[in-house]
Amino acid sequence: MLDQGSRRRAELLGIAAQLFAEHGYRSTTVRDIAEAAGILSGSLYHHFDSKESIADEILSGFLDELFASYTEILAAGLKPRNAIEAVIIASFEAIDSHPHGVSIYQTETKHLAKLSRFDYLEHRNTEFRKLWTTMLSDGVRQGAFREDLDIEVVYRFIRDTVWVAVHWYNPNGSLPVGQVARQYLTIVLEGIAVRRRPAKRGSGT
Amino acid sequence: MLDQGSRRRAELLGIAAQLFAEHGYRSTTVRDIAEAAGILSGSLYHHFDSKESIADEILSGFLDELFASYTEILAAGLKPRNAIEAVIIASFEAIDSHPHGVSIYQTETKHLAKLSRFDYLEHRNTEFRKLWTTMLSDGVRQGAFREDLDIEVVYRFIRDTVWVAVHWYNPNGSLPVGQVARQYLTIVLEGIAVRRRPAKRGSGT
Amino acid sequence: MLDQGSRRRAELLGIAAQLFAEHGYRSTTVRDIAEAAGILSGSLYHHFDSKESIADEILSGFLDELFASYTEILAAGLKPRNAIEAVIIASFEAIDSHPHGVSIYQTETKHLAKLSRFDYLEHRNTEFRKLWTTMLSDGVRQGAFREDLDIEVVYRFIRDTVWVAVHWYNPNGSLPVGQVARQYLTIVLEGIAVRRRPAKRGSGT
Amino acid sequence: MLDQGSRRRAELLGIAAQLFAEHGYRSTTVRDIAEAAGILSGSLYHHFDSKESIADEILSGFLDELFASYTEILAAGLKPRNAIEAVIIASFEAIDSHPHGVSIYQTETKHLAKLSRFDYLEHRNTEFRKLWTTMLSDGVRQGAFREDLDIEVVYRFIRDTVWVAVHWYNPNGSLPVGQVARQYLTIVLEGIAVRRRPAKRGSGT
DNA sequence: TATGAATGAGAATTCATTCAT
DNA sequence: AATGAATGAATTCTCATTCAT
Repeated sequence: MLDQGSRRRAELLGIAAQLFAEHGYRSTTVRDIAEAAGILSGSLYHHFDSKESIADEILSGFLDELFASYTEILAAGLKPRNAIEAVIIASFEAIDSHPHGVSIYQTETKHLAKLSRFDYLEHRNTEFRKLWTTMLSDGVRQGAFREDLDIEVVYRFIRDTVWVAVHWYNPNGSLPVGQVARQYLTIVLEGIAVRRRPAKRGSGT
Repeated sequence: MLDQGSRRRAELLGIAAQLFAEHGYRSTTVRDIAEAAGILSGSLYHHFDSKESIADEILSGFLDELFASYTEILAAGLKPRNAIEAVIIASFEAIDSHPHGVSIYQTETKHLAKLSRFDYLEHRNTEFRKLWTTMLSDGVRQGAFREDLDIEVVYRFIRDTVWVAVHWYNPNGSLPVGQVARQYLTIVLEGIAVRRRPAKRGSGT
Repeated sequence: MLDQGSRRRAELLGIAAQLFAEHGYRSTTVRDIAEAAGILSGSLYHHFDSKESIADEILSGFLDELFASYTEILAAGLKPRNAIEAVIIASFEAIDSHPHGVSIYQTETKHLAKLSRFDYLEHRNTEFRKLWTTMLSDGVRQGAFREDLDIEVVYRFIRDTVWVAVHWYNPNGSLPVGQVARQYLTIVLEGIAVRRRPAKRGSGT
Repeated sequence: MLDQGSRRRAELLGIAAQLFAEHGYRSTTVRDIAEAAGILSGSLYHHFDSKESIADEILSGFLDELFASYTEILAAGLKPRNAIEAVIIASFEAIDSHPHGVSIYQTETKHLAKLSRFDYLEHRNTEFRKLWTTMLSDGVRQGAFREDLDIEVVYRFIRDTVWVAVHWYNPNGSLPVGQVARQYLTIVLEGIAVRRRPAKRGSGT
């Protein structure tokens, strides 16, 4: 339940997020944002301290939501494979509901993280890494994942794989999120190759 | 064999590429490049027309090399699975030899492609797409890859997966390129899950 | 006896005076004043026309009071030395009761006097000059002050000396105004040097 | 001996100093400075980092020179009264040679000192205070100055008295610096009143 | 080739002021 | 009286680019 003021703020944040996502943080001018909102650039400063603080609110808001959903999943105590599926689906849902946030997170993190006000980006990265490496090594220990995996490589692989989808996943397109998430999961979990060796499994040509 | 002039040019391009990769094209000023090269910003203009033309040379040079190696592989007429392996290995080798080029390509394409002088970025994208969807559908047709794959999704998945590795692959690190490429291939081709008894799946032709 | 409205006005003027004195007229924003008063900047405009008119009221109010006390002293027809003592004491009392007014008067006069609405600053300066040069030359004529004085220089000396005390005189500090005024008078009238044998000087009428 | 570049810098610093002194630091825009120098405002940044750094160079340059001359005087080991005369004359000479520096120092110190890059202003103040209180108490101890002086008050009196002269001393005017300094010294050392008590000294009416 | 001074367009930001509610 | 959203002009600063030397 937002009052008038917060609603306007949220609206402006949405406009800014879209522009940042589409043209990049640096290439989007404060004027662009104001114009898109139908006001003058100076008026933006009635709502926000600075361009940086706009990006800050977008990113921290998005990440807070995302990690809240991760925390919920972890609390459910699922088995590794199910947990990974749930986390990936939650991530794709974030792509669906916050495509701009994801995009900004992906593209701008490297540069913004240099500023101390964005230190939380680094912290979130650390949390994310812990989350995944724990799930993966639990999975290996419990026999759900292949023993020969290099956990670190797989973690990076998944981390990048998931978020990069924002570049082409179209929220208004034909494929619903759930389905895209499923396909990603299938590739990551099962690979794209036909199973050759185990003849009795009915695989092969 | 380069003459004095070209050698200096190449050197400057290398310096610029590193800065573009590290801080982004927009955030890197002409002065930054000149300073890193030990000259004044005005002096850069004896070597290059503009900042854009520096980025242009870096990107087109990198892409020309990359696609030359792809073309060679295609000409060899390998079987789909082997071809895909070769193309992925070639891509990782590009990451190894031109990390800055890859990084710039990845981060700045979206932005630079708006300028007509960078139209070739779009063309290369199209080529890349054709290359992969052809290899993938050939592979499915020949029974090397699972029939239930969504070629488009897998193409995008691989495209993003490969290049994104530049963010964490460290050319001077412990893992040699070849090995990283192998691990990527293993995940993509075989998946990370332990093969379960897929009898009821009824997969295969 | 002030009604509600005027009391609020006076309160706001006091807040503004303090901020102008502490941070300067230009550096103090209308928002700063409003915030210090616990209202929003737009609301200040229900009380005052403009930022300028706030400064105007502060300065003219302070100067009116000050010159009223001068006029009273002049009307008393004191001897030069006593008159000067009285005027200086009155000035120090103004520093005590209106430290912010004095500070603003001192720091901002030069700048504000360019605006026609502040023409009275110039007029007051002229009055002040007349007051002092008259007292001083009367004093010299009547043998109270040394004959070799350059009236103009002494006038400026005193003018600056008196007001500049606002920078360090602390209204809440240990020294009461009266005492500070006395010490100033001692220095100005008697000097800091020990009286040497001035026989050869041949001073006096 | 300045090279081309430093000469231009010095020239620009002089222009800026004059404007800062005349209109105040805040009221002088970077554009004003540039215009007065016959260039565009952006071009100023070829020479200086920021408006602040211009003020910084003006102030620190002026203060370095001033304190160098003080240090020389102290090193001469003069008697208190002579030392004070020398220091005051040196100060008036600074007013003569750097009127803008003095004016900026006087008017802007309070505001600029809030910025950490101007911490040296505070340090200089401390040095100045030590210089004067030492000279004054030495003088009292050696019988050159009156015993009943409040050193602190006299120090402040002199400090303010000296610099405030910049407001009306006109370097191109009729009175040479030396003479103005002398008159100031006479007032401060001897006072303006005719000596009354010591009848044999021939003072009084 | 290189310097260094300058351009000029445009960036983010500030702030006194207005005004409908 | 007060709010809060907005204006619009001005301000500091940035930066790719030019050009005489």
